[in-house]
Amino acid sequence: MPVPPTSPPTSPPTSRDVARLAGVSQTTVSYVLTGKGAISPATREHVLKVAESIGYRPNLAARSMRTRRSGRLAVITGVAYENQIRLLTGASRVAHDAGYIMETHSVDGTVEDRTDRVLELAAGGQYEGMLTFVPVLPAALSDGRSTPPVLAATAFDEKMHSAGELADASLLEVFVRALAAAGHRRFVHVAGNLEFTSARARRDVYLACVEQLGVESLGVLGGDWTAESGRQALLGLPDDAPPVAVIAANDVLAVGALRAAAERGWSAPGDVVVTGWDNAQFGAYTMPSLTTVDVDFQAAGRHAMQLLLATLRGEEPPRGSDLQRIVWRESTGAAHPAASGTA
Amino acid sequence: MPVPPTSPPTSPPTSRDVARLAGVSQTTVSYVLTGKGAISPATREHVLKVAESIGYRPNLAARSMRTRRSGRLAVITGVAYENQIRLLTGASRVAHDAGYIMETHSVDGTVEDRTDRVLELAAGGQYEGMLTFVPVLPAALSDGRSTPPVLAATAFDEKMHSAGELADASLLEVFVRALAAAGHRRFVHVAGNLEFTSARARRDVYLACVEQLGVESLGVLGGDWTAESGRQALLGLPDDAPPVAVIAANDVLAVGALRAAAERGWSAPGDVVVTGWDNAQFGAYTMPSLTTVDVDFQAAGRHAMQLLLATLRGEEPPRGSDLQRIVWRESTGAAHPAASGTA
DNA sequence: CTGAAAGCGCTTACAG
DNA sequence: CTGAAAGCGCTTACAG
Repeated sequence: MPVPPTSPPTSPPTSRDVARLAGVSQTTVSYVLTGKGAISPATREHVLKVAESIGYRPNLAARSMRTRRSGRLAVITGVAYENQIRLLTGASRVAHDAGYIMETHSVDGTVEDRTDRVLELAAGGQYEGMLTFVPVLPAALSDGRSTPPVLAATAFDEKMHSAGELADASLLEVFVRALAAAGHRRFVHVAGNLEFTSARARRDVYLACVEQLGVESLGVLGGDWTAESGRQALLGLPDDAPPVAVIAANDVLAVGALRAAAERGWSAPGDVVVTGWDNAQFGAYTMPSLTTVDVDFQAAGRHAMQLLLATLRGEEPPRGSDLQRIVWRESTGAAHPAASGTA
Repeated sequence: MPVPPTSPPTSPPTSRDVARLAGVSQTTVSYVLTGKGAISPATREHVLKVAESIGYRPNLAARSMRTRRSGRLAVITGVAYENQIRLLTGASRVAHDAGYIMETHSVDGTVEDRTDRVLELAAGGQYEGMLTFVPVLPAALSDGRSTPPVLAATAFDEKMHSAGELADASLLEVFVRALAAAGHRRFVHVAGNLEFTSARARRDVYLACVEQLGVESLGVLGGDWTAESGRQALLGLPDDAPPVAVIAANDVLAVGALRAAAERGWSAPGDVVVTGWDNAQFGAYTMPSLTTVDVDFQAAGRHAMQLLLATLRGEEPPRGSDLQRIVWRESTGAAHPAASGTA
């Protein structure tokens, strides 16, 4: 096995080392590695073998400088949102498979703060594209002209109305209808942070649905994603509110609502029925367990990244698949079309 | 204001552009920007002003190629662990403040799979250092010789025994002692995934503590971080187990245990008392609410990154501060030294 | 099918 | 205190 008769193996091998050892030019090595030039199969195989044997890996910085492409994508996330780790995982897989490096930036503060930060990162010129999972102002969403394209994964529905996406709230209508069919005549919505498209969509479906069915609504309460917000919403209801159906924007709000019901001596299900969203793990184990919507966050993350990639390549955006599915549990009592188990 | 009389402003300005406009050499620009050479205040200020005015930003790829430093750090995380978003946020802040770019890689599979992946990333030569929040085999933890240093944030305690770290389980002793003092004579531990140092540490403290106090132990059950595992643990207990104190390795396990108790008709607190860990948001809202340990994950993430940075710089590792604090709630009944509120 | 040469944008001895 | 020059490791017209 030919070993480089050079100086100490201190720095990693370069394409020049490969060329010298393989007895070809650096150009040929480059063509083999990038798969660009027309290289004879024999030469090609030989170069590959030599490269492999000395553990050659292209210097990405050098490549990036020549090609003027960073090969890097930024993903914006925030500290407060628990499900994002799964979104990130999905996005990361897709990005890496496409040959990109994905970096994550956590931003917080007001929506203006976050928008500024995103704008700043976009202007930095280090990224070929950006994806944000936290709400930002439309100003941050470039159309891909001068700055790199910035996509907001929380606003997909506004652009493409595709079913099955993260912010698709249509299953909430199934909740309200099933509950109404089971005899419920009074509803209340505990909303999430309305900066989120998903929170607005759930509220809107709720509002449209109670109106259409002609049932009573005690209003839209809540307004952030905390359990305490869900608790306060129920604590603020009049004493004669029950029987009431609580449509919460997610499971964390729902568990807060459940707690408040117990504190007020209201039974659940019975005086109060509750629905959540997200299928958080604990929801299957509360008393009563929570009826909810299972969301495939990892698939959502993958799809969001596929959308960004399609934008970069000027391709048609791929359609998303169904990411949501209702999980009926104890918190809605007998009110469900097709029963399914608890845990 | 002097505007470059050059060709269309297509590509971003380079240090050469700055030099030309400022009437100095590229060397001077570089010295000003890196703060290295001895440059007169006047020149310095002028260069800075020109650079600012044309929105100059150093090309990181070019800089990286010259300095042979990537300025990049990798952080390894996994899909299954919810608290990691806060760890990542803390780590990310510190890394950016230190001028590094932090990239996150999500790995999963067996511990061997994860170790392989970490090794592979380390060998890639793109990172100056790595930090992992998921367990890997010791083989992956380089000592910083040939490959970049790889630190495992899940194993801190094994190396430095510093109080207040993530895997510090000493507060578990407070739980057991307080419960024993309140009259409890029978305990059981629901362990987490024992690949995690934190899970092992909690189990070890539990074992040492029941032995020392001479109270009965129904054993160490569980073995992963899922609520179902907590539920099964309690479902497997003999009918005459109560009264029993359940020491769960985290809140998710604890909520599963609580659910199982209810399914068996055991009251909580009463027949069963339960402690958790992590202070997950839902824990304050379950019925009964969960006594737990609040962990400052963001501070833990910051500290983990500070440790990596200290290693890179050859400095003394900073000591961690106290990250943990017991939160007494309803699930332990009256058994606590100093009472505190529920929600 | 292959190679010599230029250049991406920076930093850093070295000389003055 | 400042500048001319070399070179980091690649890719890519261009010529053969």
